[in-house]
Amino acid sequence: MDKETLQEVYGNCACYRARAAARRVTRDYDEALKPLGLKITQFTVLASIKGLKPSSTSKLAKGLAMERTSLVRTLELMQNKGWVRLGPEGYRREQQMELTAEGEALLEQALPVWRDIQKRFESRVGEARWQENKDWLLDVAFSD
Amino acid sequence: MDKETLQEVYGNCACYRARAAARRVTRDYDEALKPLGLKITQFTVLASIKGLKPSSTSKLAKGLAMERTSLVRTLELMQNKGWVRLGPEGYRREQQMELTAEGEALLEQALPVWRDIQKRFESRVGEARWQENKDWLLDVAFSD
DNA sequence: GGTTTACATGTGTATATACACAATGTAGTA
DNA sequence: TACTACATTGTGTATATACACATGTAAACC
Repeated sequence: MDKETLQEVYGNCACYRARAAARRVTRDYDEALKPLGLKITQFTVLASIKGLKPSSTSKLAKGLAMERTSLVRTLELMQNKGWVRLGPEGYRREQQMELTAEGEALLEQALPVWRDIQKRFESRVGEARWQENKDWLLDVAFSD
Repeated sequence: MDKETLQEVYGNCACYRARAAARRVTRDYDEALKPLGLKITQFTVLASIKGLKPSSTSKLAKGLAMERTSLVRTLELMQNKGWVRLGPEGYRREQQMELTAEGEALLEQALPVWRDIQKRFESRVGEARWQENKDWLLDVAFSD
């Protein structure tokens, strides 16, 4: 195996690059949210439940491009912390979910923190570049 | 909290988008590598050790934009599988690492699989778009 | 009415990620 | 020599991710 071959791999791998970027951004956002005892993944779920009012965990998972079972584990945590409440089973065992008062309050607190770190991110990588590329990231996540 | 506010969050959050993209790409690459019993994260580490010959796990972690302790856990797994060997401690406890014969053989086997899934990824998201954006992902990961 | 099909959920297991903290090794310095 | 500063490593803990498998519910079809 020659050098060029290896260069080809770690100089191009889309998965490595996507993961490295996600790791870095996650560290930055988590650090900003730390004073609230909240992680960015949980913040995303909080905002999605509030905004989307999903009728099942399966649908929420699809909307977030997450594996359903991954989302379930996060929801468990958030229930234990008292931020989220799951409704009774409905059509085909569907379960709606909603934020508790504590969950709503936490989301309110977290919003300005999120705005700040998001702004810092956009400055760091270039606002124009971000506007050009943000939808492409969703393409990467969702396109067939 | 009004709808526009929530739209602002889940319609813009850089961390959500980066993570969603990374999750999707990881699922695709892992599925392709599954017949080899190898995951894309491990493949990346295999190729990096072979190509970079890092003089310490700390330096390898920096090079991959990973938290050092995250890399350590992956290296443990790879040692247990017999793909990687750690050298003796050197200057300030630095440890070099290298692939075993099994590790090298596995990397050889995995290369064509990686090429195939990488090609499929580039087709899916557009090769031109990928060429335009691939370096930006590294910027996101590494820039100050 | 029973079977098939599709959708929803939950659990066991493995891996990935990273913070907090502790321990070890080396160089410089008082 | 003792102390300080710094670099490297390892471990405990928590969370994130997802595959494999099992179970529950309802509609469609025979």
